[in-house]
Amino acid sequence: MSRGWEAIRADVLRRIQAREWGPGAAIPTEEALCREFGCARATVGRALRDLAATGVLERRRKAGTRVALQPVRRATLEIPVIRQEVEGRGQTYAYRLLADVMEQPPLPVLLRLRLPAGVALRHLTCLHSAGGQPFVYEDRWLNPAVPGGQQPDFAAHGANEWLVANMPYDAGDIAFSAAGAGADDAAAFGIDPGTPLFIVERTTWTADTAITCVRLAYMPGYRLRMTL
Amino acid sequence: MSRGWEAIRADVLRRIQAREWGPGAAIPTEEALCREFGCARATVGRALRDLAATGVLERRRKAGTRVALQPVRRATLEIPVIRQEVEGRGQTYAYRLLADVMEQPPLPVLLRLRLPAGVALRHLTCLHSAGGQPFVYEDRWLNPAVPGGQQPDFAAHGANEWLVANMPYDAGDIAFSAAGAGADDAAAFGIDPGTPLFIVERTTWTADTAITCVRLAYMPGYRLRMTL
DNA sequence: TACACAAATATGTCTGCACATAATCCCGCC
DNA sequence: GGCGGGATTATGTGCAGACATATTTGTGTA
Repeated sequence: MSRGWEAIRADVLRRIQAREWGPGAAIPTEEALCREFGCARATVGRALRDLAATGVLERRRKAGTRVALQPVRRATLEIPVIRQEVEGRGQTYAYRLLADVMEQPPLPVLLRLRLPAGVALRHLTCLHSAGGQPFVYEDRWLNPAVPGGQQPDFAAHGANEWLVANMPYDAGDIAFSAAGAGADDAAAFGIDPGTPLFIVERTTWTADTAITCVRLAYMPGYRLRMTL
Repeated sequence: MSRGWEAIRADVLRRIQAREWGPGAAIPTEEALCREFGCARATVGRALRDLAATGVLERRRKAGTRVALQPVRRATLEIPVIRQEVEGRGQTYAYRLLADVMEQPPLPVLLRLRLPAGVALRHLTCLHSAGGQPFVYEDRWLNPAVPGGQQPDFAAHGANEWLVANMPYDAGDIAFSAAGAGADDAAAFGIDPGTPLFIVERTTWTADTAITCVRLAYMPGYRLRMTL
């Protein structure tokens, strides 16, 4: 065994996987473990905290540390910027703005952004392509009332890239789903309406102000991969 | 400001969002910051380490700490056990085993599990339902050569629940996609073939041994939500 | 000029100690 | 027996100092 808190983490994980400490069972206290490993309590604590963060252990004050009854599989998804995703595949990226108008959004968008009825938002649609083929069709509603004032035109660069570079980010949510291609999607990709598409919907907030609400339709057959 | 390393993390994050420290810029050293905050270096380090873990900062020895040029949005997905997902919605969960046979898997499954041609795997199909309605159609290939010997029958409980409770877990990957319902899917859900479905595919390994490869087809309209 | 090596430096980790905090446990009381 | 409240206890956080490690940077040499 090498050394350090990572070694302790590895050893604890090994014992859990070997069922030495079964699911739901309490493991020794930090004090007992640091006596066993011959290190400071902080070092054991670091290892156990890390295992708790990945869902392997559950810790509670006074109650002690126990093996998670139901090892939650947590996966971290790195949400890609489309340009980088395309270029990471070795394909050439291209971006084309299809429309940029002010209009009243449909009700679902208003609800998601928690805005009153009647307001007009900036409505952008654009197409990201990879190696000449349509890759993602983007349909975005942008709140013009966001701080920072001046909003650029997005003819050259994608709105997302402008946002990540210029807007402080607070919170948001993402949803994945499948949907049949609508008329717009079908036109953008040159496919039949109803073709199953992978859909990503994102809403972004900064301090109670809705920034943007975007729907990304990926090309047919797209797979989003994550590693555990 | 309250106190503790979380307060420091919040303050650093605030300055980044306020563009006090712009993207790509180096921020003061731990030493400088702990002088400013009037705390120990370990405390500042904890805050900065956490921000680095979430992708806001990038840290390198000697080079120092700088604001991530491209703030990677990392989202953590807690992969739900289907039973819990259903019960969490307040619906009654039901599980039904549709088939359980040994057979040779199709080539894509063999490739994903890195198994030689000709081997037979246990092939399970089952249906999870929520509130009496079909919820997920599961198509699973299970390696019978996994250690632990005896494999139970899955008539009563889902294979996934048996696995998480009995198999040590090492690594795996997940992919999300959209696909039109095949004949099996259509029959399971009582829908037309070709209806867009949200598909999750998972492969699980333990120490170079493939355990299982599963395809989950979710009911039409299903949305997988994550929080950033 | 180009390259190898050494000094400088910021982060990474560990120790040992202290106190804070939240549960649980247990004892006494009704 | 049931219940409330304080003692107990394991984890959470903090501090000051030390050494380890990875890079960078500057220097000297071929």
